[in-house]
Amino acid sequence: MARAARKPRFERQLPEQRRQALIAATIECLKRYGHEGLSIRTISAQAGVSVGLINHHFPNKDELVAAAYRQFNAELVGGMQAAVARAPDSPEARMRAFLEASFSAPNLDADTLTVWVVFWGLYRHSRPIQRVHRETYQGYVQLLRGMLDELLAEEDGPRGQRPRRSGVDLKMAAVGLSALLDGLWLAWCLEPGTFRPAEAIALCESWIASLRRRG
Amino acid sequence: MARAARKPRFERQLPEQRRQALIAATIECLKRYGHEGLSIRTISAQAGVSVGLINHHFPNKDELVAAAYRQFNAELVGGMQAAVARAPDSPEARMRAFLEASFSAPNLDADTLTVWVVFWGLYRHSRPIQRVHRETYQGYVQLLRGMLDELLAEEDGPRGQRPRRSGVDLKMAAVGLSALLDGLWLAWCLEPGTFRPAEAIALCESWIASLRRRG
DNA sequence: GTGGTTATTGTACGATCGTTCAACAACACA
DNA sequence: TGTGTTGTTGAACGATCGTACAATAACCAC
Repeated sequence: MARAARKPRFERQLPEQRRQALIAATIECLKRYGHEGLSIRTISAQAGVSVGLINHHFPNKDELVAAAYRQFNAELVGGMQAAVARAPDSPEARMRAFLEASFSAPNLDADTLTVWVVFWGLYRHSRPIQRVHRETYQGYVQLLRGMLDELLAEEDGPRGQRPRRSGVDLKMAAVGLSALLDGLWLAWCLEPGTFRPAEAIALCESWIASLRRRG
Repeated sequence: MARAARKPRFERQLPEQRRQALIAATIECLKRYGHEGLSIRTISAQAGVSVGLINHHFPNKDELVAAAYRQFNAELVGGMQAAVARAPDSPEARMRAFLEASFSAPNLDADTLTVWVVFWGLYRHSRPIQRVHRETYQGYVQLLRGMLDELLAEEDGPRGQRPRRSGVDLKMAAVGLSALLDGLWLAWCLEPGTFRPAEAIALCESWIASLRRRG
């Protein structure tokens, strides 16, 4: 009898590949179902594996969620950094690229907000989430801070030898820009019809312009 | 034998009082434990009643949570409205009172953010939450919009007969102020040490000032 | 082929979830 | 003091949760 080409019931994968697939499934479940998507059974079904596999690749659910948080953050922040790196080599162009990346997909997306909110909700009571937050968020802060610095250094001449003026105002101006960014992003995700992304960018740029005038 | 003064095992209360107590317990649990505090047993323990009582006063858990959301919103928005009403009768003073209420307790509080985040997480998938959100949030929006209107009407003379100039910019300026408010509030709650509430108020007022210059 | 490694499966377990409901008791009123 | 109303209790139910673990089988090395 000719041997039937038996299809394997499952495919073994390298641990790193499987881990990535499970992390991707976790994020996908969060996008679709929010906090209720954070169950071992929902995630394993999304990944197309059995319930037991997750605990083979992750010590427990918290660590899987933290890994998903790291991946989610890294993708967004990495996308921003890449957009800035692709931009023409002037502080203005780099800042413009940053703003355009901030106010376009995948950043500007209701699903992204959904995922964010779930992680925020976990933040205060989950140590792994706090740890990942510290690891990744400072990358974003440094990116924004660095761009502001080089943008304002222009006022100080070729190499910024002179000390910066009015340090307090400058710090608060940066705080304000960051808040304006977050607030506009939040408002758009909650109610996309209210204004267009280009209008949000214009608001941020006019803030920066007033910043440079006073800088 | 002298009759011992038997203490009642529990006290009956009017349905409305008990409902309020259960709602208050729900909010308290959310402040303390976040999303994990949203369980019938946690809430009933916090309220000092048995598990069964909640379903006697509320048809199900979702309705209790929605009622808690309504109460939570009403308290915050009501506090803002009251602060504005207490202020001297000038648009500037009213706006200042609004900002001061925005950047002080109970609004400016990490626990408040915790509760907010949980409700946000429920928003997309819970009809009752969406309904309550529409009911209460527009009260806040109208308050802010009304104050901006009367503040900018001054530029147009005694009774604002003249049509407003540059409507698009004005709409976006209001959007920007709202975003700045929310973003600063969020940033302070997440990291209270970064700046002082008075500095946030100053940022908002300088935004309004630039708004009036261009208005 | 054969054997060994280990990724994968799926059942089982104890805990906790929201909800139900019959029994109880507090309080008002006759 | 007796009686009716109903706010309240607490056990019980089925569902679902995260995790553990023995059995299975895919795939590689030889």
